[in-house]
Amino acid sequence: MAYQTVLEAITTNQMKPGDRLSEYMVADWLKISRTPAREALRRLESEGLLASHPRRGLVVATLDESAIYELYSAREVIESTVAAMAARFATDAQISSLTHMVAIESEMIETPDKMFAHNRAFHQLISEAARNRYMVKFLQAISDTSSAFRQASTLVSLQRRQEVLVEHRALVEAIARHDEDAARAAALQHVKGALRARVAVQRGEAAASPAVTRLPRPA
Amino acid sequence: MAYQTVLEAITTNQMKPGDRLSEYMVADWLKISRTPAREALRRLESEGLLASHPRRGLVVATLDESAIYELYSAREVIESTVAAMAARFATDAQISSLTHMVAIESEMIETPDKMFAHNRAFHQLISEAARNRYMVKFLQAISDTSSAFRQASTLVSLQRRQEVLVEHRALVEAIARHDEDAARAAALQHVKGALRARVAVQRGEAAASPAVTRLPRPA
DNA sequence: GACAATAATTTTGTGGACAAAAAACCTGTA
DNA sequence: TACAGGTTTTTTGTCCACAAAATTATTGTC
Repeated sequence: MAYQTVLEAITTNQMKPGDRLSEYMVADWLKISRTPAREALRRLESEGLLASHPRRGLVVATLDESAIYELYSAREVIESTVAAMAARFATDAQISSLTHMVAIESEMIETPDKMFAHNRAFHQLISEAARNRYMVKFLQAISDTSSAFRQASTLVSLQRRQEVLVEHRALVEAIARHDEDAARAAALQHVKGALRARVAVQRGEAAASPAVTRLPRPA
Repeated sequence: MAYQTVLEAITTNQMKPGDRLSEYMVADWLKISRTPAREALRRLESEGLLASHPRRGLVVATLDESAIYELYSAREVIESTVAAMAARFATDAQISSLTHMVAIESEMIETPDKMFAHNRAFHQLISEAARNRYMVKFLQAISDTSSAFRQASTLVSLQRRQEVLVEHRALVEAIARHDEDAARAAALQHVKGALRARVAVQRGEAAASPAVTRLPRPA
């Protein structure tokens, strides 16, 4: 589908933040007509990956420093609340699934791809256990925008993968005990760890690439 | 715009939960072509007012008991966090605007329409003060679905309007003092009050209308 | 050379046609 | 009557064409 393709183009940085996108151009590029292209753009926009910049049309959204801060603040709140809800409502079956998942997670420490998929499934399961479709939807929105901007996520580093393992274990243990506060705290740690890792990745990239890629645009 | 019209049809209960909607039907009804009708439906769907029910197409979403519970649980978390953030970041200008707003609010106690508009502006201002676009977006989503299902909102009752006045005052005072915890608590009270009022309205309606409007549909 | 008005081009909104998929319906058989 | 098969109708996805709006370029004037 068109949506997938454009999304991938953005996440893999083929399109840089600030680049303009018209229905026409997308349609032309994907060899489809404007109608599906239009829908894809609309959807990307509503998901926050594209921004309707006044007087410039649709552009690939930027995650500036304050946006990153806001994003992670929100994620702390949402994710820790979801964790607490999961601790409250998780069924025995869900708990044993989670326990199993963390148990086998250490086997994937060397294969980032598997770990990435596993990670998704893990958080998916916690979301289900939380039994609140709205909170889950918001969490989804956050992790979408979050991961959309750095394809490789933060799991590229071995050190980070090891940390994640520990954090996941703590979270599952809290949920298994139905300890809401502990679950909330564990999730908070997890998010803070993710932020630290992201900042580190960002720093690395900033060092590897030229300081300023484009001039500031006049008002 | 088509979106507005269809939305209104839903909120005013011209379309009852479970009713099917096809692009064709909407286009025909609004005397437009399918293209804009389609977009309106898509948007309503992404906002949760329409649900893509498997094997039945798009239907007007239902807010069953558990959904209401989940909605208000989420709203407690989001709204109280936003309030705390507002307490943290509000500028002096914003605080004086808020103070002014609660000051004149009592004058509208007799005119639900004005109060409704005022209420929107009030929460809008708090959202701005919170300085977190993601949390604000979520809060927006929640209050959209929340108000979409009961047009008159809960402000129809004079008693509720009086309560709201008190709650707003407490909230603004907390924000003015930059007291995050107090703001959080005040917002929590506000949401709980809203829930109580809604349940009361719902009860009243349930009593006034037949118990079962349609037979349960077989699996 | 700067600015304003106008012209050209791009971009988006909308309409209507066609095709493919899905759902509902009908009909014949056991 | 219950069910399988196929047919009709509905529904959605896609394309293309045209019109309106907006943006950019151009030209003339000061």
